[in-house]
Amino acid sequence: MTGAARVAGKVGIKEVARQAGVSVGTVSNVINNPDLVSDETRIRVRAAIERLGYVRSETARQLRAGQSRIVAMLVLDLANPFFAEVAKGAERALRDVGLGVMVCNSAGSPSEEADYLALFAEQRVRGVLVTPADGSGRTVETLRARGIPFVLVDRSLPEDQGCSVSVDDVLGGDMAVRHLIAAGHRRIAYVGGPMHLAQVRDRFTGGRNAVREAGLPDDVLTPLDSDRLDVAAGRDAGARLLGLADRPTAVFCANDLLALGVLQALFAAGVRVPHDIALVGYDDIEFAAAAAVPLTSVRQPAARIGRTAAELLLAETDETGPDAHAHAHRRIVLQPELVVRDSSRA
Amino acid sequence: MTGAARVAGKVGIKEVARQAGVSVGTVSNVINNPDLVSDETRIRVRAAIERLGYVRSETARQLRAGQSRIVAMLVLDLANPFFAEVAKGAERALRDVGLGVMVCNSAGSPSEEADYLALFAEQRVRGVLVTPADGSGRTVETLRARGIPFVLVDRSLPEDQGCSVSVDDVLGGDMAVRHLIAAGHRRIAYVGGPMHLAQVRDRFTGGRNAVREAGLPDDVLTPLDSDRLDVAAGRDAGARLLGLADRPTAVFCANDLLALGVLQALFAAGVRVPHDIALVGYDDIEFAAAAAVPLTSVRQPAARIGRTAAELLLAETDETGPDAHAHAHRRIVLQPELVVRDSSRA
DNA sequence: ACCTGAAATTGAAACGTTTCAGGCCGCTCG
DNA sequence: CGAGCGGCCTGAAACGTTTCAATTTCAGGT
Repeated sequence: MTGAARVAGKVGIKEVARQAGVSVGTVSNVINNPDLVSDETRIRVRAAIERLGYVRSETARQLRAGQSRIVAMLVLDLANPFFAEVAKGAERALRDVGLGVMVCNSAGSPSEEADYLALFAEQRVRGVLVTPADGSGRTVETLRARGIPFVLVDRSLPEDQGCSVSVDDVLGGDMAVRHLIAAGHRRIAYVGGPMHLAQVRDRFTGGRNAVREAGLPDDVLTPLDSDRLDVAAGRDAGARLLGLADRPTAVFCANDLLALGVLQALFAAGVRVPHDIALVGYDDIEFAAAAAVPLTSVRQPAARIGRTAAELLLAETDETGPDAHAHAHRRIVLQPELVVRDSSRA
Repeated sequence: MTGAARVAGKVGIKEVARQAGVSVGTVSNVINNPDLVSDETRIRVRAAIERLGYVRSETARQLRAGQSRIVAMLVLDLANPFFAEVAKGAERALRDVGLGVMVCNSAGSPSEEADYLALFAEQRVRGVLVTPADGSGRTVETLRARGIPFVLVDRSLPEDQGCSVSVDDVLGGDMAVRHLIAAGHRRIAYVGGPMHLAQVRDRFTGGRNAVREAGLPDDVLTPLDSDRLDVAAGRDAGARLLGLADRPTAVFCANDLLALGVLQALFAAGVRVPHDIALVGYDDIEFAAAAAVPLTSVRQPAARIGRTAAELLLAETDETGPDAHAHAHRRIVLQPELVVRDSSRA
């Protein structure tokens, strides 16, 4: 046992100073600028710190510094492996420079998102990585109004408004539907979550582009709404799909969770994939390849998105900090990639 | 636009007080005890707050209060849907009482875990929900030494040492292996992650119990080590499995991620599940049911674990706070449930 | 003996809150 | 009319740091 005679938070720098027979300023220097302190004193103070189990109060430190060492990350759905992967990428990059990461879950709800943004502002977080749950841009407005550095994740933004790292969702949707059309499908359903999410909208737009470029009428791709973006919602959508008058021959889902849910529903009803209905998902989460019928999906470089976003945020805070010389926001758009598997093969 | 003329953090309670023509104490009361302030003053102060875009500094507040309004949650693997679900359960319960949740990922590494525990101590978090990455109990020791309230998640602890919410892993392992033995299997491999994790050890112990109770020799269940607990590690293990001299007829995995990886490896090698090799996983994550061969798995009530842990933590902090009357730690052990699917059916 | 400069240390201000003892005012009660 | 009271408000202390100007100490140069 090394010590810890007192309870954390009970012993402050003052008590350490008293026991070591020095002033508080010196103790602070031992911790933050050891070079300024003589060897003898340094050793004595370190001993006192050890003996008392002193832990510096980051809270007090932050108060003085005006900003915290924590970056907040707000994602649409922690239970979605895609976001978990993005978070992991960001976390690694931020930990490397000694910043803590607070991962939070808006669950796609604008009101939960607003709650969290308020919390972040009160906490004076260093910055925020956020995938907006709100299509209206109110998220960005709120952050800018409060002067909190931020980077949009998986959603793009004009460069004069802020940094963003996204994947070209319109292109992704285009690739998916183009693939289905090439396979001969002419009745395709788009199973999408709430349309106020940009991702959901853009992927549909991309799909419609593909339809038009093929010289086909718009109604070749018809949306089938879904209120959430999880497996259960996918099962619901699958069931509704089967009740449709003109049953589609292919389904494009806004993400893999939905696609896996649809797959389960189709399977339960004895509908064969891809023979009766072809299926394409989005995100290419690890489980897509392991599904009952391996899932064709649009792959996004999840970890890279997270890492890149973290780097942009660091650049922004560094440059904004010292001598506020205008920071040039960057808008990074990564490319998706279609991974064809059994679920859409003839 | 409602205001926000200044940058967040720039305007404090003092400036608000000046503009509203009152003292700082009154502004504080408007925010925290509105009843103590006259209507007229309250309105005037509120207007000033709005106009200036004032946001209370939680940092300063915490400094005064001595503790923060944030609870930390440290899990083994955020990318594992089981933990994501646990986190979700805890988050909901804590948000309901106005506490923020900081979810962090130790990735099963004791050193990352130690880093995070140090961060939490400096942040003076209200409490910690943790699944230890370190089998030795050093995690618990560290937390207790620092006086940080904690609840162990998915890991049990004697009641005199602290609160814990776990699922009976020994029983779960027993159920899984008993099921395989009943189906006639006599060569069973246990694919487990690093043995320093209690979960991995206990599930194996349970399996061995089942073997013994069936009056069979211990080597019916042989461990096949794996350094991590993810899908890729499962694929590795699956490949090694196939090279074994006496190829087992069944495989029990320490979690579903491993099982899905094994499944992929077996499938790639043309080995049929369950015909050639039966497979049982653990956790019953949502994707287990949607796998190429629906996976038999030991289900754990994930969300409930999270919620229960959060409640215990709240009880502990509430009771410890006011007048330190000895808090009775609780040790809650939930029951697992075997869900039989195709991967282990004859 | 005196001055200089570097090295080591001190002491106090400042960060933005909350809390609390007290002050002031206008009423009501005796 | 004075005392007492309740409602409203003020001003300052305290929380635990960091930072910085000021002070002390000491060795070395003249």
